[in-house]
Amino acid sequence: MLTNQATIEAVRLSLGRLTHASFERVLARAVVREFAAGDRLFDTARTCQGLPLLVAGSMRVVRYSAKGREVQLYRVSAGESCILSITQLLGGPQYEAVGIAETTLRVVVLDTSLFHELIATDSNFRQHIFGIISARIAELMSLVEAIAFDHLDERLARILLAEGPQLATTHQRLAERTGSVREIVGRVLRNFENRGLIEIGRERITVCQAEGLRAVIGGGTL
Amino acid sequence: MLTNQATIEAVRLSLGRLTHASFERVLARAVVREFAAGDRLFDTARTCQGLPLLVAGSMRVVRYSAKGREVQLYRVSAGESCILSITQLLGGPQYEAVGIAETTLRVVVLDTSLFHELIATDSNFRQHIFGIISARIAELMSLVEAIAFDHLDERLARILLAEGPQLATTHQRLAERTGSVREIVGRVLRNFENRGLIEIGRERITVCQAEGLRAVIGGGTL
DNA sequence: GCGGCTATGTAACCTAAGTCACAGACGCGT
DNA sequence: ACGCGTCTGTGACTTAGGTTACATAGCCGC
Repeated sequence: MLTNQATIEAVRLSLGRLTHASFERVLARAVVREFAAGDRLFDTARTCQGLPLLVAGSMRVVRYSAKGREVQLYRVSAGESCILSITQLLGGPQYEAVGIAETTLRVVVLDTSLFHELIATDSNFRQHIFGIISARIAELMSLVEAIAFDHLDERLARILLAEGPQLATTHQRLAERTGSVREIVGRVLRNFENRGLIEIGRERITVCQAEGLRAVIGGGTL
Repeated sequence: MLTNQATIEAVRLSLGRLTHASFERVLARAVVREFAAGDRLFDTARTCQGLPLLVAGSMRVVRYSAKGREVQLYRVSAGESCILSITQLLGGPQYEAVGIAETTLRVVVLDTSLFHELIATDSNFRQHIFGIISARIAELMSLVEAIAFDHLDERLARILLAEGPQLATTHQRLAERTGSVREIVGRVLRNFENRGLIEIGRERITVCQAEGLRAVIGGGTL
């Protein structure tokens, strides 16, 4: 049962337009959970029960290779919800991925049966879920494309541009996101810095010339 | 309006258990279309209108890079249906991919409004669509993983094993499927042949030692 | 059985990226 | 201010794979 007003508002925002009845049911039965940065929301062992709605914070879902490297499949930010959970709920095949809190995380969980009820009865909810699914699928296809064709510098440039002029992250983290390794990310970033496109500090990257980065994406380093 | 009995049966199979009413509606309003091998069902220009159910044949959905290379995002075989179309219908973002018939193709198309009606009224249909979506998402994630981590020999070995002891395809086609180029595929295949794992002929590959290929997948070429 | 088409072989070369093995360097706690 | 853990820089080396630019080789129709 949700009582906190801010949380209720957040849920309202992240569920789209529900019927009044559905929304009451959500408030009555949903459960709030919190996680600290670095916590695993689910992994190979624990599959997530129910549909998690991120109310605050962000998480990333990654897949580990046999040799210990990892790729980030996607991120989930506040207001969104995790597609892997959805496919699990919808009876999809088990897929071994790991969900990790990037920041302190507040999650509202709708249990499985509530989820199915809403899907069956509320067309707005259905629309909402479909929307999430479609967006993610397009995103995954773009990811396939990026990994298959784009060089690391292009992919990093894209991230730097997307994540705004200031980002607080480590080279290691960027390597994980792109399926590469720390040293190479460092090398590419250094190269950007030498060309005056960015500035690098400890856990801090500042974009100086967005234009230049866009050029990297367009034409490659050639 | 569908009349051909074989087609009706095929539709019944590929739609899962529908209510009788839904099924009648499908038969009344669905349209059959046919394509020849190599035809494009949809591409950048023509988005597909309605939900295509493959009744006979198979198609592949690929994405082209700026430099002319391509990756295969997924295949659709008889009894399945195209997830990109589904996401389009569900209001997802436009994604520029191309659907190409691999063989002669018979497709039953449910128009957009019929699709939405069924989604809203028939929970079996909904289940079915959800099932397709979940499966594809898992598949896409596996693809991300494969491209990010697996070497070409592993990926080819997987394809050879999956597609049975005899396959009629060109090196070029395999290159397209894996996002690589013809020469490299040839190189890897010849390597397999030298090790006695397969035999190569014109547009024909025969798997001789499935065991050996499985070893390639497990341990890499190391 | 002769063109012409498509599929394949081949070899030299180039490059992005991964690996290994370090050495600093910064920030924090005590 | 000392030490420790996390982050970062660096360089030498290896490797998978892409590029170029051909030479063949099988197949089909005529």
